Amino acid sequence: MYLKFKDEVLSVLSNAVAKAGFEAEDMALNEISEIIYANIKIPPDSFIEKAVTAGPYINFFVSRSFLNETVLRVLLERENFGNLDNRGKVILEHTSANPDGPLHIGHIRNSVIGDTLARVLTRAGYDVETQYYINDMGRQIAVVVWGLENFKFDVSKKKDHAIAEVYINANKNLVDEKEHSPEVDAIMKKYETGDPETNKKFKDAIDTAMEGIKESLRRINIHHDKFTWESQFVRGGDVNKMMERIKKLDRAMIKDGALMVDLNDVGIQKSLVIQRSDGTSLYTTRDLSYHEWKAKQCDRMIDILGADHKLISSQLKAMLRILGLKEPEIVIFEFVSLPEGSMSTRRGVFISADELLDEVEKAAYEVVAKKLPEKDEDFKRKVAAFVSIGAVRYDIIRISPEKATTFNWKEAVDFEKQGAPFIQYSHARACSIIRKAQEDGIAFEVFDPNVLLEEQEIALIKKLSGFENAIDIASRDLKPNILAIYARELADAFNQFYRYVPVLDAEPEFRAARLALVDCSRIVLANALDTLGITAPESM
RNA sequence: GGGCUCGUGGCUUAGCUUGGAUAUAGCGCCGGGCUUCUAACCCGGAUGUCGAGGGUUCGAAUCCCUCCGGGCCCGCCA
Repeated sequence: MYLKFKDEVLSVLSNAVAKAGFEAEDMALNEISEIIYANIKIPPDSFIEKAVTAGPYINFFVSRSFLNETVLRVLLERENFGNLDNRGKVILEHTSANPDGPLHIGHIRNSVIGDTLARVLTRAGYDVETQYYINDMGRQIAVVVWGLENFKFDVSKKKDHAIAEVYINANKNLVDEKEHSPEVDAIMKKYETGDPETNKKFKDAIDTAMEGIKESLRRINIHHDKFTWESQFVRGGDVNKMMERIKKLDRAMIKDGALMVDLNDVGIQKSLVIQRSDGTSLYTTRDLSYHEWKAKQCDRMIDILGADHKLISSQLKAMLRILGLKEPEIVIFEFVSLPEGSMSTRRGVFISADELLDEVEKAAYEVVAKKLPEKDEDFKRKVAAFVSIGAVRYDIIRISPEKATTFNWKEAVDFEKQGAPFIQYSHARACSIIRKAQEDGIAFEVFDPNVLLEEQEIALIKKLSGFENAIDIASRDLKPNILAIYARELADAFNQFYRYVPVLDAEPEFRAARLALVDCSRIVLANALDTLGITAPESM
């Protein structure tokens, strides 16, 4: 029963003092520790009950009043427990996959990281707006538009998948018969000039693909507040203004008719092309305008980007800094590859998010049917749905974004590991106890938290108290996996309590306090799951 | 070739920013636990040169250097 102050002021202080003291006076760490210890004065009624020396360490123990306060606060704050008081508007951009096919398992790593961070930041107090940036001016969309005129659009398929089929066919054809390439160039040029007929074709193609993409996102509890089209910055003149502005910089240069900037002095060897020799803009130029536009509307900008954007995003940041504009905070996640190599929509080599969800849901259904054979069909389907979505989201978010992963079907459909279902199950257990208590008319509004003295009870309360800290760290460092780990540890603590401490069969005074603790667990498990975008079921 | 990044038991992984107590947890493996609130659970055990080597330090998984291995990037593409 001890609280580690590793991350807290006290231990940092004692450690620092100990180190400084050692260097200055050549004393042993243990002696320093003793001196500090001798001078510790704990005020009565504080959240620290006592301090104990252990060699070079000083351990502080939490007090009863801290534990009691935690329980009472959770019951008082309910679904708001864990909310922090940060302020400000955040625009968080995530997913932003090109609308040339369905989301694949690499894209949803972006989506899940982005959506979880949006939820974490919201809980941390920020006003969060999520955006999907639609790259409608790239060549790949022109290929889709050209493809729609030359290949069959399979109406029997989900729309984004049908678009992908057209896109793949078009690419194959463009490689085989090079003479069609100018047709695509012509489409691109027409779109850039704003030809109404071409505009409509692009809008139809993109809307079609986006309809399917949004459907997939909705399935995993993800929604975007705003969809921003890249072309609006070209049409609105922002991109031209940006190019004119950059032209005036000392570091700007014209090489073979193209406008470039030198970024050597900021550690980037590659010079950045801002404007093509034909006067048109590039992706990065439009991205500069997009960020300038976003910056005006918020206090913090956060972009979730794949590892292939590392160079381009550092160029973007450097450029914004040079222009005196606000820079985004960028969360880079590494690639999800297939055992046979990296994925490519263009080549048709990918596993779609839909396919993954279908397979995982199928596997989940089999597990449910085996574990709960007496339940009706509707129940089994519902459970399979939220368990599979939870499992997919949890499996993605538990891994640090900077870790590259290789997709594995066997692991993807494995429910035996301690993932989301484990946490959901713990929540359902807690709900079950509360439900039974209500059915039996057992009240627990009045209770004495001082009777919660069992080792498992104290461990559980301490774990409950850590939720705010988890939100704080996850939101500050933009590390959503912190929360995934916390949720699992909380479920772990609850299950140990559940196993060792009887609730409904306990003596009335213990029963009331323990029911309150179960209620606390239920609340915080639900809050943690909600922040992870995972359903907290009342039964499963 | 240059830049960035990752390397922790058989597998997956936490910790690394800010050096400190027996290196976190899961899967798998071995053994135990359902007449008791949902066993998708709980308990115990085995398994580690923290990629390698050097350096800094009283002390290194953590900081610095070199090397090895994997990934990503290096286009008037996005």
